[in-house]
Amino acid sequence: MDARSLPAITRSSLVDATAGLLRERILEGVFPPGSRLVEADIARQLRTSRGPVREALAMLRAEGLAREEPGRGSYVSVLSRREVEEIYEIRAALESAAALLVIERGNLGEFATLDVALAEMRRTAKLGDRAAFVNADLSLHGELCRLSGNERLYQAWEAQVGLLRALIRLEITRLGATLDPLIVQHENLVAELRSGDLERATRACWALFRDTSRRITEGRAEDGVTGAGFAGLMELPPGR
Amino acid sequence: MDARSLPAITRSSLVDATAGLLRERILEGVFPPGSRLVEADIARQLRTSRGPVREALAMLRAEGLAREEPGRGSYVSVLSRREVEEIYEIRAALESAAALLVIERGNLGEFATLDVALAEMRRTAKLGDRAAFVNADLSLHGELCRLSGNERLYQAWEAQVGLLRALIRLEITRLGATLDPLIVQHENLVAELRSGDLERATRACWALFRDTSRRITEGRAEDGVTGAGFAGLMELPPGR
DNA sequence: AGGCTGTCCATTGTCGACAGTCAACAGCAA
DNA sequence: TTGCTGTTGACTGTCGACAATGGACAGCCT
Repeated sequence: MDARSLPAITRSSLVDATAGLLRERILEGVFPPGSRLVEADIARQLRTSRGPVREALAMLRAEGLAREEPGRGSYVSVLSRREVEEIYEIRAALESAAALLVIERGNLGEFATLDVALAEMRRTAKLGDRAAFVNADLSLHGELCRLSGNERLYQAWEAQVGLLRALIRLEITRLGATLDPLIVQHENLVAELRSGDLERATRACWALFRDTSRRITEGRAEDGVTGAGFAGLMELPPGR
Repeated sequence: MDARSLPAITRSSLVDATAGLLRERILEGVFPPGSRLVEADIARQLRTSRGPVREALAMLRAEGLAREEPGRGSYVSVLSRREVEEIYEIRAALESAAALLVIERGNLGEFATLDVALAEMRRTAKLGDRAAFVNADLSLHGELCRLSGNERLYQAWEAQVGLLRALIRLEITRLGATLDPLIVQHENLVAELRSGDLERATRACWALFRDTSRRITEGRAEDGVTGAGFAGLMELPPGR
């Protein structure tokens, strides 16, 4: 057989497929925040057994998209303001560390790959393609983490993508008509990273995430005290 | 029944118990790095079925204590130098963020709780009780993360405790007779945190973790290239 | 009525069995 | 001998069934 043939097909296990599907459904709003994820129901619908579903749910819980009430089962996460803040603080921790690692390495030219994502953000914003915009936003941050050269750091970031996708959508919804503030903010971040000044880069990271989390959590009456919190995931009519 | 009675017994599920046991065994060296963790064997020994064992193994993998070769099964992690570096970079990211959060809040007095751990480190070092010393070390860092006020950050740190415990032991082994360098290092860290200067605190964090990871990875010929890497976990004769 | 206890139902926790895979080995052809 | 192909075990992947649990509700006692 030819040396450079067939692109290594990976037999996606049932659990991966299940996790992917559930993730999708949750982000689509088919499973609204707070709704229960009953193992047997899901298994029946997917025509699998509960085993793979169980493991898939464990994955979603690890990602923060679902929660578990021990003995009661899993349900779609409902995030409180505080939790959203916490998530963004962790992002700030990871991404500012990534910035530090790149800057410390001394090759600021590497940040050039971030421009690609920036351009994509501008392009999709102009087109009004919000789904693509979310992807561009995510890819900018993902790229930064990848640039860190720390595989584990990148994986830690990647594990949050599902949650982040939902949160960015929410942020966009809050923003309303124009996405410009987001673009400006990211342009500024990249510029600060390029300065090569550690302190400025760190500050820029934290500032961006502080702003973002504020934007998302602002203007919702519900709070953690009520136990209800607010939906960290898009609210759509429960389909199916 | 009296209001303040019975201390809320939690029915530790089989999977938690299994995970705990395996974690212990791995750290004890009963399962040496690289050894396979066969579901059926473990289930038979624990007199449970493979289901809970499977989930326990998933937990260990999430913690970094075990790895999976899809379709082949799980085995005890063997860390390469680079991976140890990566782990410590992530610790630096998390803990310097924790420091930032505390300092930003402005109440430097909170760092006082770290003194307790420091004192414990000194005490146990003098006694030569290395197991207790490891715990004191861990509790200092755990306390810092807890002080951050970010529950998720603390959880992220906690998830690494198993791995860290193994790495600290390894570090101590490398150090040899005296633990003084470690104590001095931590005293210095706490002092820098207390300065309330963000940049100094950050630098101190990164410096400590850089030193630590260097100390651990130094002086081992094996490298990632060989695929073998070196044992991130204590190597003891397979007991039982 | 108010509170406690027993029962029922929906779901999760756990189990044992079978099917599917992978690596290693043996056997055959060149 | 060298390289390819079929076979064999040892495990993991998946399944369907049963046991255990927690919550809700009905009924009883006070």
